[in-house]
Amino acid sequence: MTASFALIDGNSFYCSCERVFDPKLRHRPVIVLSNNDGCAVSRTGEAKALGIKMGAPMFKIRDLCKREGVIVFSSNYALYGDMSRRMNAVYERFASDIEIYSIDESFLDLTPVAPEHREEFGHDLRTTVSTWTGVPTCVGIGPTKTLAKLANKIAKSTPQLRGVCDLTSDEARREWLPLVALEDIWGVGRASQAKLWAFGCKTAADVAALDPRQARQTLTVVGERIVHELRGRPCIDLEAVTPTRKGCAVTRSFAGRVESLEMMQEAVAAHATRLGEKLRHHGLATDHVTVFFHTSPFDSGPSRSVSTTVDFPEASNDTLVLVRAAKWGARRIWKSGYRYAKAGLMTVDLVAPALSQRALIGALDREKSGRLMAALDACNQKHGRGAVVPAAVGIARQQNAWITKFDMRSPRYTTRLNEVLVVGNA
DNA sequence: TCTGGGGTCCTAGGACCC
DNA sequence: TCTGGGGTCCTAGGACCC
Repeated sequence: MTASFALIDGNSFYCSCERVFDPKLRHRPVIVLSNNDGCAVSRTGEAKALGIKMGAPMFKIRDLCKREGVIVFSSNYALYGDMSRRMNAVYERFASDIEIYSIDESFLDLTPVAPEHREEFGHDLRTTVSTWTGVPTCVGIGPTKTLAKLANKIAKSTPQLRGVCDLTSDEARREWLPLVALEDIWGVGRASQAKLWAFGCKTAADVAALDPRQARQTLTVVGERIVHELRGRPCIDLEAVTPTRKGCAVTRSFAGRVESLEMMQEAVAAHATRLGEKLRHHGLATDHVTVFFHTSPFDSGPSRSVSTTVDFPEASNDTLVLVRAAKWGARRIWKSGYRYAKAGLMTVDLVAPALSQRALIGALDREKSGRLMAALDACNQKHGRGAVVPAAVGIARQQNAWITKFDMRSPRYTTRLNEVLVVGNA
């Protein structure tokens, strides 16, 4: 049986989630901002038509938004994550193997569906998702994941396809690939684009026609895979089971600038708290954490970028251990006289706590730590993230310069009882 | 005043070993 | 003038993704 994949994703996903809960947003230009209300990361068609580019900094488009009546939201990840889960629950009914590729994209294994029924399958799928969740989608179908992604791009930009593009047949690929620009190929970024251009490639059809060995020479194995995949020969499998993650990071820009060690330590302590939550949520631990902070490349003052790695005697995911390490690391690399714009914590080489090497001396009381962390997580789950934090995070100063901005966030309609929609008068 | 955050994979090159 | 030949492992950095 020849392999077949479908890629389904939400149209202007974050904006569409906002629209589900506020019909007044329909047919209006809407954008959703990145963390810290920095840049536009999701735009409806109406907003794109006004010339708002992906990643446009808010301070540069503020006037335009005001003038044109663009509705602006901060990111509401609790809402988008929950909508994403609902959409995937729908996909589960349509395919036995699915790969959740990102918050708004999933691959479905379409191999069992007969080729002549695949397009119809795509239409059924997006109609059901729209009816059950309210989110509009597009579906791309092809014999490889790269072609399914490509088909999805075509479906997005070609209204007469009504949201579904099927590149199963050779004829369909001969028709469409010459119309797809290099930048729309999955895995081809700016650098590869320039190299392909030098080879005379202008479209996906040109890339498919390249000699795979030549592609490997200039673009490594990644390039060779792309050529094969564009020709319909699968090199990238569906990953139905999510692989264990390899690293974990918590990094944030500050709403203002941080100029004191005390405030920097509060910021990294807050990041350490979040890192602990993430590690425990994934059932993982680490025996080191890298602390970094730097000034902004956009500021005119003196610039500085530093990092340090703090090792633990044994792997841990205890918030208190992480907070201590973060503060210690921050002090070690601290230097005054700079206006720091961003700080973060990163770890790699995550391990399952049970498998990790135990330290012989100075070992933590694991059972005690586990119970305390479980209680902490349960409490924050019930009362909202940040309800209980280590004292080092500095509750009294939480409104300070390092805090991240979310000034225009919509209610968390689906995950907070006190924020659900209320119909009629109270 | 204000420019996101969090991942993965690949390669080159150095350190080290026999 | 001559100055081995591989292996492996680790790290930093590039490229790309959403």
